[in-house]
Amino acid sequence: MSDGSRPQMGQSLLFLTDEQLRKGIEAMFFAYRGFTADPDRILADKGYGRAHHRAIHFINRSPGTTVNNLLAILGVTKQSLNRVLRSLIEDGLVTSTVGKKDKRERHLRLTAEGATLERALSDAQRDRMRVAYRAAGPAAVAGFRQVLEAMMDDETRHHYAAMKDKAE
Amino acid sequence: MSDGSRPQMGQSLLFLTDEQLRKGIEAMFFAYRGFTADPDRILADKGYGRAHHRAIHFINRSPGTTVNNLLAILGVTKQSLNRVLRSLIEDGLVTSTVGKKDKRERHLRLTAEGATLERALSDAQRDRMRVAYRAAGPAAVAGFRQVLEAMMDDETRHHYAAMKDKAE
DNA sequence: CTTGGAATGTCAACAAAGCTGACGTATTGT
DNA sequence: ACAATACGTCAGCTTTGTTGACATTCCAAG
Repeated sequence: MSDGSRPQMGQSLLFLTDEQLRKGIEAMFFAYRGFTADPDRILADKGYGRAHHRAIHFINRSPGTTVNNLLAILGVTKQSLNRVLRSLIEDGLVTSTVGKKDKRERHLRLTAEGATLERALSDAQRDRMRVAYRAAGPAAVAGFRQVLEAMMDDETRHHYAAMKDKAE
Repeated sequence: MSDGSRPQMGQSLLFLTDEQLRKGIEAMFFAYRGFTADPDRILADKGYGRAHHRAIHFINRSPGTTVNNLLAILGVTKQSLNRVLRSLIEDGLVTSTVGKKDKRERHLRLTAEGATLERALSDAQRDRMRVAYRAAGPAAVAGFRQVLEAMMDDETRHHYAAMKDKAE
């Protein structure tokens, strides 16, 4: 159903052929595999998986975040997150402290050991990202981020934007 | 709206801060979720998963491909792929024919019904991609593809490039 | 012609990580 | 007092990945 894009913009809409889109799809699939490959190797050694990585990443990103908040960001069920969180807490990588204002909440933070693992994981992942960024150049990076952002669900984009603000 | 972040430096490396890289990482994570969301919904109705989608996609892309070739592209074990393939064959979405030249090989093709599902899946996925592309613009798309390609493993990139040639 | 190895398939067992549903407990807000 | 919220947990199921073992079929080299 790619409309017969009016070639009024020279090359701007013409390029949206099914083939071009298919290649974008494949690029996402293949790139995501590379994207996760390095952390996966580190995690496998420690008996963890990608789910642990994600939890660690976002706890590091928002220290003191609550379980509910993490749930919303990760988009999984509490049972699934709980399994991961429990092992991280048992292993001493994450602390869970009762909320001071609202005692129902648990605030999550990385321990020193947890921060060390986080560092190892994000170093590996950033290294690959850095190589890719350098190979592609600043303009490409801006485009990369724009397209990815446009690809997110609306709700997800809010989480992304919120995190952006905090850090930028 | 992702513009406060546009690297406005003349040339360079200044923008490769940990924060910039972290945001790239998060963008990949969040975008990939959006990327798979639409097909996932269609697949769930039919009792299939992402693995089925990937098999269908690449069989459609390279009709007559062998199991071994598919294995290399998908990067999984034959046991894992076989399980998926078996159900697709049983359900009449894929045919497996003995190789004419090398009878050990099985050549995989979509049936009419398989092609119909492929169409539904890729329509959904392309629609989202198209919206994202249009929102971001042609220059951004070029950058997007460049960065993704640079992020792949070398071996993976060969598969990607091979597919590119075939279609471009 | 025999035989080794490659390609494929199958069986079994297991793990990671998602899901639903149900239930319990503590805490908070109305 | 009561309902809603936040969290944890038990139980069971699914998808998709993994190893390892083993059979079959077939090509090709000796």
